[in-house]
Order: sequence, then C-alpha cells, then structure tokens
Amino acid sequence: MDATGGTRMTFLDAGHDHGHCLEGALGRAAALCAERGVRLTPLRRRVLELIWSGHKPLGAYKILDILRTERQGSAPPTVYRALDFLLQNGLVHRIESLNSFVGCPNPDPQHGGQFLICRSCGMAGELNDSRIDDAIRKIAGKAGFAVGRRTVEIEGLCPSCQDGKALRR
Amino acid sequence: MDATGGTRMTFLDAGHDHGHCLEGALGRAAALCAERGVRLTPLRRRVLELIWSGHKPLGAYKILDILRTERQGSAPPTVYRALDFLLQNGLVHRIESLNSFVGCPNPDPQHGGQFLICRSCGMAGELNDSRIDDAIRKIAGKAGFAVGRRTVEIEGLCPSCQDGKALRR
DNA sequence: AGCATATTGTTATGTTATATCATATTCTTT
DNA sequence: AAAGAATATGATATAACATAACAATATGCT
Repeated sequence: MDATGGTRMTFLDAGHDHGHCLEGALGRAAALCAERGVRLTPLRRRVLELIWSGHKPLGAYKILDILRTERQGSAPPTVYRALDFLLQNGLVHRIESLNSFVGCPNPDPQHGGQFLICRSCGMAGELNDSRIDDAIRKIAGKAGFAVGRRTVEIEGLCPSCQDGKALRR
Repeated sequence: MDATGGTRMTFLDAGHDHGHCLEGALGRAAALCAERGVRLTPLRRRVLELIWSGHKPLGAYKILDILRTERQGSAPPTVYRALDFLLQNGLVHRIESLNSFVGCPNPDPQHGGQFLICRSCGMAGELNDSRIDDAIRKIAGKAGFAVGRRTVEIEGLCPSCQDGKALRR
C-alpha cells in the first residue's frame, strides 16, 4: 500500500522527469507487444509516443494534426486505427468525458481504472483503486447486473491548480 | 435502505408500468421548474418527454429526427438548447460513453449518479449509491484532488438480458 | 404600451468518428 | 526466393455529434 491506500497513484507532479514516463511507456509497450505477438509498427509507436508526450489526454484530431506534418497522407482512419490497436492492447485509455486518449501507465492486467482530470491544467491521473472498483462491482452485482467495462472519470482540481501554482500546462 | 443497500435502485423491469415513470417525471419536472422559477416550455417539455419515452438513453439527433416531424424548422440547436436546460436543472443526465441522454428519476438534490448500461438492450438504470461515491471522494481526496463532477458508467448485461429473455427493446 | 429578458428560428460551421475500397507490407509455407 | 494469406496503411467519402452567431419572436414586468 502506498500513500493513497490500496491503490497505485499516478497523478504526477508538474516537475517530474517526464522523459522517464515516456521511455518507460514505450519500453513496456514494446515488451508487451512482443510477448503477445502483435506488431507495434512505427505508426502505432508514434501515436503512442504523441499520447505520452504529456499527461494531458489528447484528441484524435490533435494527434492527426501532428501526424500530417510528418507523414503525408495521414487521415482520420490513420489515427483511429492506431488508437484502436492501442486501446485493444490496453496501452491507452479513452477518456469518455473528453473524447480524448491518455497513456496507461500499467497496461499489464486487464483493468478499468479511474481517472482524476483537472479542469484547470487538463492533466489526467490514473488510479487503480480496488475499493472503488469493488464497491461498483458489489453494488451492481446486487442489482443483478453483470458488470463489464467501467468508466470512472472524476473532474476537479489537481493539487497544483488548487494552489494557484499553474493555470495551463 | 432498500434491497441494494444504501442506494435507490431504478433499473427497471421490462414489464413495469412505464406510463407511471413518464407521468411522474413530467410532474416532478413541472413542480421543480415552478419552484425554481424557470420555464418548462412546450419544447423543453416535449424533449423531456421524448427522453422519458423509455429507459434507453437517446441521442440528440434521434430526438431531432422526431422533433422535425412535429415542429417544422427544428435544427440541432433546438435540441441542444433544450438539453442544456434539462441538464442544468438536473432533469436529465448525459451518458458520456454513449453521447446520449437519459431522464433522471430523482432530480431534487444535486447528484452525480452511477449508471448501469446494458450492452444488449440499451437500457440504463441510475444508482445513487453513497458507498461508491464516498469511496471516490475519499480516495481522490487523499490524492489531494478537489473532486467535482463524477462520471460513473458501468457497461454490462442487465438481469433480463443475462437470462436471454430479451435482445433489443 | 413599452422595455428588458428569455426563448426559439435559421444558417453556417466545427468537431469527432466510421465505412469502403485500393495499395502495400509482413508473415508463412513451400 | 516466390506465392499466397493475413495484416496494416493510404485515400476518399460520409456519418454522427455539437456549437457559433445573429435574427425573430414570445414572455414578464413596470
């Protein structure tokens, strides 16, 4: 257990070493794809890299804008197909309330995850808290509902933005 | 406390008296608008009624298709403005994962709500379970996050559809 | 009645996502 | 290495979802 109790907290400080996040994510993705026998092609890797350029969820068309500057002929399906692959392999999550995509820090197990999304700076942090998930499964189960995918998105203010330390990042 | 423990369960049986749901919702809406001094105009009331025509979340353009058959000149803003009004007054909720809207059975207090969404029949039931919400608030709070709006959407299979009693409704 | 405010009409456009078919690349088998 | 199957990407079109901006109308108030 860590500071948040029974959960892995990945809502990162503004000053963290992001190069570490990025390299780690790309390394894990490569390993995981190799293990599963699926192909992390240059395009897919590039899209993952763009998503991991920060902790702020990125829209498909933002990704496309960047791709167009480096791959002539990029079009919506270019991006959406790469995103589908990354989603299916648990390498990114879709944030429903933002129509955007964010990297998954621990893609190994199948998991839903809960997201803390700052309305000020736009950062999204992923929690994987078993108590939230257990509560959902338990109550839904009591209602006779067979639980599948969970979407838990918590909008609010991150610690930095509460302190007025930052307004946009 | 009811059968689901500390929560109001509103995931309804296929055979319930839906006229009751509809009348109740419209009545509560009228009362609530009167109380607040806001206007439940014929258009807004009609959109609310369409949303309450079932427990399956309805997309804005589905609503528009119907409106066009009864109000010449209806256009996207017609629907979205009515939806904004209904959302602001807590009379409907937006289901982020479906880009759709569903009636709120108990619009009185300000609340987030959790939604059980059947992938087979499309029905959505609203929970207002304090344990889920408390868990979210507590864990997010420990992470130093100031919690605002919560989006909790649980996709799965409703009891009827698990039993193979229904496939589309 | 006259004014201020709120609501709706109307047109245009922005944003997000998918369908479809053609081409190219990679993998497997021989 | 060649052939064929499977996978991935290119390219074009269109569907689905949502908002901006301004005009016209309806409502509430004094």
